[in-house]
Amino acid sequence: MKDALQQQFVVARRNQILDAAARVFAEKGFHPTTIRDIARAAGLADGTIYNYFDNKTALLLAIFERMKEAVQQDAAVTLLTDTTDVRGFLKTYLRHPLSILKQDNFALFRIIVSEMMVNSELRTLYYQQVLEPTLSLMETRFQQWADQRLIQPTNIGLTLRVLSSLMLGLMVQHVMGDPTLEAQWETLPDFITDLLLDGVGNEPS
Amino acid sequence: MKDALQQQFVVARRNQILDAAARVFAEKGFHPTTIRDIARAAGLADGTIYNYFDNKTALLLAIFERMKEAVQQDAAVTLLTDTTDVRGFLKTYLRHPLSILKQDNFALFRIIVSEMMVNSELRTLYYQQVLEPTLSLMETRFQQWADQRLIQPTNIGLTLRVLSSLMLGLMVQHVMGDPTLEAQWETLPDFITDLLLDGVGNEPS
Amino acid sequence: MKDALQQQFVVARRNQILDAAARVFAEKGFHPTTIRDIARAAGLADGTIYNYFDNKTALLLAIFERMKEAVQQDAAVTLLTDTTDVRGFLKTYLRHPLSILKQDNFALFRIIVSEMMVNSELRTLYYQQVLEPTLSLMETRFQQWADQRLIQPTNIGLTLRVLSSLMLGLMVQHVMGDPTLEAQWETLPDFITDLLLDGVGNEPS
Amino acid sequence: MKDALQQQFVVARRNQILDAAARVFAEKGFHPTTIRDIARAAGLADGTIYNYFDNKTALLLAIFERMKEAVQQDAAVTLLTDTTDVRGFLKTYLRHPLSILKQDNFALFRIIVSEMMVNSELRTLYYQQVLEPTLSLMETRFQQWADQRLIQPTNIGLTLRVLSSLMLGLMVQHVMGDPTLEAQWETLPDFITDLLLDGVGNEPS
DNA sequence: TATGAATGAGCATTCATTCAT
DNA sequence: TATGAATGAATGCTCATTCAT
Repeated sequence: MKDALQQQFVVARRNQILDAAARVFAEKGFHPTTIRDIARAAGLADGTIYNYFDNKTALLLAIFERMKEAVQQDAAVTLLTDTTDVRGFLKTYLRHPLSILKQDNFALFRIIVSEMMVNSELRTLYYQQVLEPTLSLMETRFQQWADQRLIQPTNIGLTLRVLSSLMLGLMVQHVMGDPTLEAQWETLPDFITDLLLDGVGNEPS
Repeated sequence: MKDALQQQFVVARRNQILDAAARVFAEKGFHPTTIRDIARAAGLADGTIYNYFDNKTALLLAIFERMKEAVQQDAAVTLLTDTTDVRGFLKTYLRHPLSILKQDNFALFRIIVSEMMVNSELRTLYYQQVLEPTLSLMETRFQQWADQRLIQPTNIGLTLRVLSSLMLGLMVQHVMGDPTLEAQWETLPDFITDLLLDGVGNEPS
Repeated sequence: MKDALQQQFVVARRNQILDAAARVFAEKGFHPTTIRDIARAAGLADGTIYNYFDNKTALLLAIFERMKEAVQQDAAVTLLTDTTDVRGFLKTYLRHPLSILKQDNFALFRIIVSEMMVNSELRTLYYQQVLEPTLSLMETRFQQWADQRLIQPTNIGLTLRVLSSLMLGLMVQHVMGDPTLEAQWETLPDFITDLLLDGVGNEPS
Repeated sequence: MKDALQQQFVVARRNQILDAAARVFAEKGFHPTTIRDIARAAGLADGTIYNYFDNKTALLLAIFERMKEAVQQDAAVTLLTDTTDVRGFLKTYLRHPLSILKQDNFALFRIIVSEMMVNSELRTLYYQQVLEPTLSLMETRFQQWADQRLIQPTNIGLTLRVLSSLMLGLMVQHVMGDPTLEAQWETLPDFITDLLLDGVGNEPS
């Protein structure tokens, strides 16, 4: 009983702290942000942070975790979709990763990528919990499509790496401030899907 | 006379320092690296670094500049190539950006991307001196191809953003340790070219 | 309740630090003194100093402030004195500024004057909080005396500047090591008063 | 021969350096000024300074020396004056010390006083080479006046300390920015003289 | 559990001075 | 004698983390 309430409270406090941390990280960046900044933003004392998180880095990892879960829950729905409409599926599915950059996440994403490049723990987290599961799931699906001759069966593994890299690259380039991407961000899922399926080359008739 | 020699000497010393800095940055990361680390690695005194560079960040910017110049000189040759062979051109051209990750640059690239996400000066440098010129050059070429009906004329601007994002994304995902990318890195220029031109969809006959 | 205790504690700690700082400043001078010196002298860690003062200069300002308050409280009593006895009043009143150089303040006064010459914040503090109020108070009194024909009414403003400059100059010259001043320091209030009122010229009878 | 020319050259170079140093000290203060600042201002290399002066402090001492000589040469003329006109002599003589604050010396004086408070070498220089000789000279003269009943013979030593302290104090208070002193600076020699000789007290008739 | 004072290691940067040329 | 590159000691200040209350 009491434990359950306790649990609830701990989760709430953790979220309170993470919300504050995400806000401040987004505003000032990871390294320039001090624990005190976060504590103040959360309305807590410095030391309290350490009752819930081991250190500053753990905060970033936890933020990443929350973000990941949100996106995955989002995508889970799409994955139940009808599987014969390749084009339709992709157009829907590709929306999810790109949606990360909506809201306030823009600045936060920068911080996370920045640290990911440099922090192996975060990198592994991304690789093992985001990229690999996604690739694995998609590989199955692409394989099915290939078996059904809905797509060409050439090197599906590499195709998926290209696709995932593309999504990551788009987000990175977007946060770098590319105005063209910014302007046409919403059209990208459709655009990429068509590009991926049809290419831009003109076949000799 | 004397000035020319001086100039030579200054350039040499700068390079000596940048080599050391690149080595240490690659090994320890940007923030964890101290000026003392770099000075030691260069066989110089701390203060000497500041006779050649304004501050720690200036070192990273200069390293980036050197890298950029190397790649651009590399690519310049390709750009003179025959322009009617779309597929051939792309297969050759796409090798250049990917070649950054050869040698020791692997770790260094991580550091630079990490800082680029967070340092607006570096970001602007990349955007204005690397991305924009490249996109602009390519846009002209793609437009010519479109006029010649060698490729489809649909939204060339966005197509190029997708292509450049893809290259960036591949590099980022590679340095994250993806073994599939690592293994097939050399085949990527061809693979991407074919993918871009032909797509993977199976056209109904 | 708790707040009041806290307040008390903070004041005590601040004084502990200021005492240490005053001691070390007096011994080594302002610039040669390091924060570490002060921390050691106070039995605290370096960082703790910064929990109570913004920077090294703030320490000096606070020391000055304490000194100022001590002297002003001292002088306040005298100012209530009977106002018709010009000679008596001056003889008493002039004791206060000179008393600064008693105790350990000797070396400290040097440090403060030194910085005051060079630090506009400290200079303004002295000018606005010490000199101006004093001059203003005295001007009223001198004016009353002049109205009562107790003193000659010629250029009271300048007379007071001369008097205040004299007090300052005496202290400066004293800390420079003049043995005559040192020996007759205690007689100065009387001596100056008589000099100011009577002059040293021999009137032709 | 050659030696004489050499000597000339050395003196010229030293003055060139001291001029530059005085200018920069006055502008930035003693501690904030770097040897490089001075070298640049003198149009020389850093190292060259050290061929003519031992260190930064030596520059300030030399500047002080030059200043002292200028004032003393100035005053020497007055000291030859007729000695029976007490009032006239003082009015003329007191002009000299106050004249130090004319020209650019204003800021430089601050720097020198500041260092004098803190540097015993400079302090001794002032005391032994400026104050003591002056006091000694004046003591003789005052004694003569006292013998001639031109002034009252009471404690001439202390009277002179008061007078010299007053001059010093006036200069210090002036550089602190007192506007009244600034405005009436030129009238001070006369004012002080009359004050010293006559006092401000009203004798009962 | 919350607090926030205390800690002290850590670091970029400056600058007086030296010395080989 | 002039140069100015090299030196490296020196220091104010920050901030993640601890821990007594």
